[in-house]
Amino acid sequence: MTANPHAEHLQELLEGLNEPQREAVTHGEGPLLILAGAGSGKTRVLTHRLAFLVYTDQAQAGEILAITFTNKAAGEMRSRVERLLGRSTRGMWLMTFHAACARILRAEAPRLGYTRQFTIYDQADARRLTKRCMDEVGVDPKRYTPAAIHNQISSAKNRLLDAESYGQQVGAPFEEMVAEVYRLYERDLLRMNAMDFDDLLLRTVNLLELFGAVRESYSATFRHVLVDEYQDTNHAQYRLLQLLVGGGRAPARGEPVHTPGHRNLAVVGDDAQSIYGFRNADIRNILDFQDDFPDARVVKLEQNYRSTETILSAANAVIANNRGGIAKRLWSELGAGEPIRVQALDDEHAEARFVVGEIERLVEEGASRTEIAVLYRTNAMSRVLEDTLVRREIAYQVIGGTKFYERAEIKDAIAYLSWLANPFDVVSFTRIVNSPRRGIGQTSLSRIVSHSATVGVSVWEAAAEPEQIPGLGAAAVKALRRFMGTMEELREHVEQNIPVGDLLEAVLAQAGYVEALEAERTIEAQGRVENLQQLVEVAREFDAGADAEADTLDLFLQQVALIADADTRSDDEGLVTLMTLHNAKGLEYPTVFITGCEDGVFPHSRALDEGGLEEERRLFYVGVTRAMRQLYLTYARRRAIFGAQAYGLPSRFLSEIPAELTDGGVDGGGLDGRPAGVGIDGRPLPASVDGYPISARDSRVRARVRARTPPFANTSSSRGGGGDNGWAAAARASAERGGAGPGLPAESFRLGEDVLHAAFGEGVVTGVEPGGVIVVRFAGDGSERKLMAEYAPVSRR
DNA sequence: ATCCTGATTTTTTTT
DNA sequence: AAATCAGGAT
Repeated sequence: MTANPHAEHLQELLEGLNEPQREAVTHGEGPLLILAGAGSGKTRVLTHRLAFLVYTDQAQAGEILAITFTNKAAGEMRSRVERLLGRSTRGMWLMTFHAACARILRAEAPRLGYTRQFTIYDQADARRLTKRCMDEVGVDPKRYTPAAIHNQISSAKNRLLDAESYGQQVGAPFEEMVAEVYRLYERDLLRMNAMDFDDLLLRTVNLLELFGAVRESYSATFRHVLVDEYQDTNHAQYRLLQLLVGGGRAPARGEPVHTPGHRNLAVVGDDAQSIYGFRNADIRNILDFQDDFPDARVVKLEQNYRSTETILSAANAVIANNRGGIAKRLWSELGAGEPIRVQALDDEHAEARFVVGEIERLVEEGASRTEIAVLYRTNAMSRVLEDTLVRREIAYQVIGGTKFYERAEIKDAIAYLSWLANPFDVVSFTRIVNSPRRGIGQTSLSRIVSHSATVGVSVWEAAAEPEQIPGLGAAAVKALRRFMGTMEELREHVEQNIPVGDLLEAVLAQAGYVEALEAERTIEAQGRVENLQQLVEVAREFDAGADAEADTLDLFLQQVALIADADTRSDDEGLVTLMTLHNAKGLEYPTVFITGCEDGVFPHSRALDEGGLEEERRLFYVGVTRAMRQLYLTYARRRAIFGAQAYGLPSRFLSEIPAELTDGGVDGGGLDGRPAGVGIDGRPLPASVDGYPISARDSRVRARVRARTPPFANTSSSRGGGGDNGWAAAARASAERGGAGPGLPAESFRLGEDVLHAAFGEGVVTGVEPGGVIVVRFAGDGSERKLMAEYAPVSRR
């Protein structure tokens, strides 16, 4: 090899990397497994490796496929690589699996019987379609929810089982029924020229399996494939990689497939952070990588640059309770730092007040709000926190939750565009035909749709000739004709390929959508109009960056469909960040609160039912390792769930943390004399963490920003959020008792025993479960409830 | 076809 | 506690 003209840059590129990091970055051809512990500089290795490949001419930008878990991560990585390279990464495929598949399918769709304009259905669309198919099969909707059925279908698709093979493989009546629905669901999707999220993966695999030449072409194009968060890939994604790079183990069934290929696959992941099993991620993909590629180079990144030793020790201690996994020993040089603060509170309101109080204190001491994150297990838990933050006038943002693109008006607007692009798209048609109200109700709608299916034409064609539709009333015919007149006009705009922003405005105006909202004259409707204006803005931005060439509408729709968290600003505005633990993956904050550390909440009871304790523990591990300097773990003794009060015990994960790492706030541990929040050593903490800027989310994150001016800051009375009635007091008494003396251990209850509850009255014990839970059926309303025996106000009678 | 109301359900986690 | 849904009244 001749002297590299970029030698200087190369030097620079490798500077500041530790030994294993450098090994991973400079690895040449062949399979590479990077086991990257939390905070070990994984993103750094990935970006540097990408730059390295380009610098050393091992690959052109266009010959690299780099897969990330989210759009946001892709965007961040792209800008970091560009900074390293000092030039654009145009041509590099740096995106999520779904986006890459959508792009491939956009080009190759006709081979699979779709047009290039196929619509991508999100989960809500998919569920709606599932429900329709369930109705058609005659499934009792009381017994099974569309969500449950669709989950089954989704899981089948992720295992690459089509409706037929799924049907052959299953035996139970429930599964037979699912298979039936699955068949119709597939038929409808194809008919509508639409794909759901899972199809993007599945159909791409189909494409590459069916057309050898296509596979070879993509395989040759992507000379290097890199995958981030490999521990969270599912089987379809696994198979896709196999097809692209060659090698890998045989598919689940059928004969081994020895796909030839370059095998230049580099994967990065951490089995301890696998938290998407519920989405069919298969942790075996990373555990078995060395079996798939026996000659793989394996690099372990074990030095943590993020957290204090205290935080890291806690994380290690907790994760040690999981069986199996790949041995790693994470270490840090950042010193012990502050102890972990564990705090018990009476209820979720007190918890929120505590968290917000601490935030106020930290900010007063000079911390920036952007350095603080509050994490919780479920989205619903953000509400109380938000209320409290608003009351104290602290600016915050919520990541995830109700997403911009899930709002009804946004989905309506997108549906208009989708139907204009894809006249077969029944789901979109169904959504918009009577929105705003045009007098075309359920009955007429069914007639139109079934007519189109019977005759075998698109819904568009069917709707365009209303008088041909049997049974359609005169009023409906008239309304439909008027509607279609508008749509035909808009369709002409599409054919002229006008900018999407203009098209969208025309749609909203001519369809009478904005007009109808304004007629409502409510604040809510005004907000919807504003959201729509924001969407028009998004479209205009898209237009500005798009090629003037054709297909702009299709590309826009594709992009929008795959944005899970879009929207705008977030950083440097002084916002505290709230999000679920899942959303926190890959992020870091100097101060982190993990709220709701109660058994049943976290670990979540539903996850426990499904044997997902280890995954919950990994999620806890992810949460803990987000913290750089200070970690708070809070739990509430009492919490409203579905509006009813429930009593909780501290999360079992709390007891898995060695006591010497905490300030001793766990119930039962009692006070240890040290004032809360005061460090053992009192030493100042490092102000910044070595080379790693204090990062929050990058600016492409979608965020709901609320910083309203409330009428009042909190009143001095801290009696709590209302409801201080008799039995709440009784509950508190009971909860306090739990800390000191033995309450009533669950084991002391017998099945069939009569009990009396302070609020629910008389009942009978129908079950005793592990974790101190008893199940009681109450005479009053016949309800069956799970209670924490030690805390619930129950007594024998 | 639309509106109203009471009943039921919802809270895992997300590309 | 809130949101969605079904069924019935208008």
